[in-house]
Amino acid sequence: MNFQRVKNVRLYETIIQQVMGMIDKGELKPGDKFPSERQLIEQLGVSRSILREAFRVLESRGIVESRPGGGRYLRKISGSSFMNFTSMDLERDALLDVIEAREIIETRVVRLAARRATEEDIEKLVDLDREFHGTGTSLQEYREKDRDMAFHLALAEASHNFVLKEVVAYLLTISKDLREKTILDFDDWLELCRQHSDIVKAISDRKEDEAAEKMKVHLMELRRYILKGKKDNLEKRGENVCESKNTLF
Amino acid sequence: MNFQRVKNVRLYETIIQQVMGMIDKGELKPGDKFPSERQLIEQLGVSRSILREAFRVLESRGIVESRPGGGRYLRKISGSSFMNFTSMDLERDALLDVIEAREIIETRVVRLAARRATEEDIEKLVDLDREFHGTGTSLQEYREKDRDMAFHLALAEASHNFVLKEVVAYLLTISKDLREKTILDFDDWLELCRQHSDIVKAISDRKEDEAAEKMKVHLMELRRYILKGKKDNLEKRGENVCESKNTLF
DNA sequence: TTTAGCTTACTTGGTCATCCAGTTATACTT
DNA sequence: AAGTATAACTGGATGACCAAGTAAGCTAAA
Repeated sequence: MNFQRVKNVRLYETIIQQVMGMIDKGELKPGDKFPSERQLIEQLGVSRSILREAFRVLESRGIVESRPGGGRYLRKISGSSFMNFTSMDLERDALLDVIEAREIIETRVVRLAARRATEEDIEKLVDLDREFHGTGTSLQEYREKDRDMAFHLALAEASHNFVLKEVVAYLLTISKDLREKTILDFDDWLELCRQHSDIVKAISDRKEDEAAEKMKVHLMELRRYILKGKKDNLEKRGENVCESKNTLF
Repeated sequence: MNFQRVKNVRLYETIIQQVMGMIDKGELKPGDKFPSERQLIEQLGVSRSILREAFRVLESRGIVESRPGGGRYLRKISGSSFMNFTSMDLERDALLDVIEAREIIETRVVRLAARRATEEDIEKLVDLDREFHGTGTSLQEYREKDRDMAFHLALAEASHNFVLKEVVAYLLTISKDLREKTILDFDDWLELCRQHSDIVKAISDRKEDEAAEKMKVHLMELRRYILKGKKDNLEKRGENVCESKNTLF
């Protein structure tokens, strides 16, 4: 006799779902302006607080931008605007912002690490890297245990700058949140993990240019895989159903 | 002459940072129960709506579980976001870490801004800069209203990367916290503000190399002044209880 | 002793009215 | 026709309010 806990649905969650659904149906296009709060609470039949809770979440995911006094806007998708986009594409696009930030910061972090890493730092990096190559650890396990995150965090630690460490930690949590929705291919993931060794080696050799270069290709690959997922998604989706009528809510 | 406040940073974000910081510091362990809303709004000094917005985001990220009538609980140790240093007594050396991070990040932010800034972005930057040169605005006023912070935040905004914007906001709040411990000379500070114009000009001319260079010297100067102030401060200490109101980065 | 039912205090969920500050568009002045 | 007040927006934030769920403690009946 296995009873399940009754799911308690919050109003703000249903609003998020509704917005996402509208994006998928093409009723909302990138760059579009949302109706004002006062209009929306009327159309959705919720209070202003609840509406704002929903938009806070959307905002923290980079899907919506709030301009005080100026309204709320759906994320403008970068590059060529696709006729065909889903809420997933939007999240992926937001993920590219994170990758861009990581390219900027982590390439420099790794330079600092090459200069400042202590023997213990390097030892830890080697250990973390070995955990991947090691016999006992399955990829599944590696992935579940956030080994990738631990590795990049250890790099940041080796930079011996507490601010950078905090920033990297933030970027990692964000990219983890978003990455869970963008499933990477098995082989891609394998390749990415392999590149960690190059970075560790460059750092232990104190070659900062090389370390920066390796980190750069590492993150460029990550970006490439993410974009590939986007393309796959487009191909999979048969005929386009994009007759985006502008019926906002 | 209408003044604009620096309010670009949202209250709910700072709460998230603070909670994440507590997780990092081990003050909150998985399974722990949070204080009730009414207690927290008192401790944090915010309204209930803001608190709930923060927890909604935490909830949507799977970090916190809200049980109606039963309280809020920490779910997993995903942790590692920005720490909150407001009440922390940081060594002055920590300030150099902040500057180092800003050099790394803001020089690149400014490059992106030079590439991506819209006409409105540039207009806003020009306005913010003009407020310093303008006749009507006294230096005192400029200081009190955190114009410097607003300027750097506007730069981050012009990079059109929402992650970088948040990172810069974080760096600026740390700088703000720390600046109370550092006395900047009047002329030094004047010079720093003047350099803002160079940055704006480079961006509006779309010369990203120049923009990066100007930002670099800007932050190098800041570091130099801080080190000087450190020496001054060390000499002065003992009688003076730091009338450090007149400091601004 | 056990157990069902009730009370009570405390929790989160949700609404509302109100104010603030910044944006935008209108209309009036020069 | 350009410039400038002004009025009507926008989101940001607050505090009071009610509803509903939870949990603990008490009581009374089995």
